[in-house]
Amino acid sequence: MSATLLDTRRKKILQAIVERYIETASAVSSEAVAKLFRWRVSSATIRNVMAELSEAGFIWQAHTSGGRIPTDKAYRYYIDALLDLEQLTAAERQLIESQYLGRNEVFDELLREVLRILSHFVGYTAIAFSSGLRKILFKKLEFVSVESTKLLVVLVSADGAVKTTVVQLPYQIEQEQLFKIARFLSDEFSGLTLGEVKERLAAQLLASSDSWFHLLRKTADILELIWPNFDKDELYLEGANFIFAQPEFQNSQNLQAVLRTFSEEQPLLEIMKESLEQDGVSVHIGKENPYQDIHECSLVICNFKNKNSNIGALGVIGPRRMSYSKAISTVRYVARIFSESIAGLNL
Amino acid sequence: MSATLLDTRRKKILQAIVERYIETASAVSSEAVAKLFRWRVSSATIRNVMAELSEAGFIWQAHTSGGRIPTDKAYRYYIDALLDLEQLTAAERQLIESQYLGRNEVFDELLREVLRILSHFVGYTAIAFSSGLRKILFKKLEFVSVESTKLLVVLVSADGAVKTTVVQLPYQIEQEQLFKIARFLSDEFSGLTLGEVKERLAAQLLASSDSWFHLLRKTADILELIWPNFDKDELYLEGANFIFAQPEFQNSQNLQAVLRTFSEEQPLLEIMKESLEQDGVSVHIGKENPYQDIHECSLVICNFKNKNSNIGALGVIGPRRMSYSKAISTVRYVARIFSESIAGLNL
DNA sequence: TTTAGCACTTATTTCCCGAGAGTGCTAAGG
DNA sequence: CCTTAGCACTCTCGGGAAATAAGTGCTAAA
Repeated sequence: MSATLLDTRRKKILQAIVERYIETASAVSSEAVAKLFRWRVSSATIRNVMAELSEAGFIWQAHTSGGRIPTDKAYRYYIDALLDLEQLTAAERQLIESQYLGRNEVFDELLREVLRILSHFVGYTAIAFSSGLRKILFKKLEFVSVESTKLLVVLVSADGAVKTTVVQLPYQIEQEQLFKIARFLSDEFSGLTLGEVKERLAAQLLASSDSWFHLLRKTADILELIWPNFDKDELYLEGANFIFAQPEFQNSQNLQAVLRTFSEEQPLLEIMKESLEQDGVSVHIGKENPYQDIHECSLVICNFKNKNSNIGALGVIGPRRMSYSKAISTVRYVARIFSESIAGLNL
Repeated sequence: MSATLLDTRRKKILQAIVERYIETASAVSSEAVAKLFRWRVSSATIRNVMAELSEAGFIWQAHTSGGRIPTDKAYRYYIDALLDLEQLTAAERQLIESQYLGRNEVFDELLREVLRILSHFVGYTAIAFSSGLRKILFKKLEFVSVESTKLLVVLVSADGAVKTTVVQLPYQIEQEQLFKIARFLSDEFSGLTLGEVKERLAAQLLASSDSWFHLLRKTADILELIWPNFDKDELYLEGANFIFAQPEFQNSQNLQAVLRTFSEEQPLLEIMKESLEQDGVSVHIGKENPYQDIHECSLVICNFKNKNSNIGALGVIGPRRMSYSKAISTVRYVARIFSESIAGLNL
């Protein structure tokens, strides 16, 4: 028997096992499957097939007299080959949108709101990250002087997102100079990514004539100062409590491992970052994740974009035994409406 | 025997029980106490006293052959009457300060940093809240136009704290007008609290002549728009994982209850808000808290201030069986240095 | 190829027992 | 009157033993 190509009957049985396990969280017996098929075949026949599926690594049993439990491989096969991706129904979309007022102008809060809704709708913990501004299209920078050497820097991107930060300058700069710098930047670099802005500025700095040098120098200094504040990837997390409801996390070992990952942030960021490379939903099942602590978890992640470029990702994290069908369709839908509403931020 | 006045021996025994229970997390036997007193009295004598303490509601036992466990009343008595408040040693203060660079200019991040240190130092979850800006001394407001009807509003307080928000205006306002409004506000209201600014503006609006009316109207409109964004109480929480280490939260019922409270936010905010009214550390023991879900927890909270007025509170939340001595002295110290460093934000 | 039947394996539950911990009470001693 | 030794009593905890239940693998027949 080929490992990846299963005949129809085997597919159906595997699917039944996976879905049943997702539903009940306990091992599935041959009898249970036979019942699902309305006894059109006997449990003995199912057992024969199950033995083959075990052989092929799709299912395993915790002990000889235990029922079968899907492996990561089974989930993977289930998602890639068996799952006919249902869309959300109109009613479900309606329900989500009715909760999503989206009349918030601040990116952070909007994202948090979306996650809260997503989390409640699917019943898993929702996570997201928004990437640093390296790839953001620059429109303009403005300065508001707070105190003599303390400066509020306002960055406006081409699509109208606003981000601010406060920096302490090493020396005082006159208001006049700041105006010049701001004007210079928006005249010269509008439309480029922030990364490009930095590069070009460095290039110009080398090639500049004396009269320009001073201004360029200061501009570069300031950019260097504010750069780390703008280029941070940020993690968002809502509905951590949903993880408690899952039976696999009643065991406090497992629970602690997951919660540790939540607070460490870095692992989740790494995983979600991958989603920036491609459009659409990606699923990370159990041990496919490189982090020991979430080997009992699956993630369903989808990028979101602002106009053209991917600027972050959102999704859910739950038990391996996740309701993938609902999770995938919901995450995809939510990512889409979120993309639309941040595109709407720039009116 | 009076309920609140215990003679010296009873005090000493109660203290021994409390401290021992805090240390070991398991019921304290008469023998254990006798040993602590180096057998200067027999365990039988201790038992007699214990029976009285039980009677008076200071201790209880989970079952007949179990040792004694302090009640909330015992902790309360311990804190109010028995605990001689040790200060942190110079070395401990040194340790805290060495980690606390405090070279961050943003209030939020500074607070988070402090909580992280506090949390690690005492080994409990650290929480804080910063009150809305109602009570903040106003210095100036500045506007940065983002798009035609989208405005970034920058609020600078008298002590140099900066807060920004983005609002969508119902109609377009010219740059010139915005300048005027900004100037008007800082000329007229600088040094008042934001609450007062609002009141005065309303008063002036009623009494104003026609030529002023237009400007005032618009100012009031904008203020009304940005008000909710500035007047939010915010919860901060660091080191949630420390709660897992405590044996009382190995039971996943208890753990879930606490974590639920963490994510609900409102209960913790309510409790901490009380601390705004008074200076210094307050302790909330177990069932003293009005929220069922944290009946297994104690909180140690201290206000912090910006110049004169209390603008928030910080502290720790841990098991009832908390090391109060260390918690109280550390929370007090950390609140103080935090107050100092935000006072330093306005240089 | 399918299926009924059955022996076999293993987890789960229940019950019991003994060891251990700690108390409350009593009676004796200062 | 206070302290203490001594002891019976209560309750928990851990470890078997036994009964029960779940589910499988195999065999042999249809």
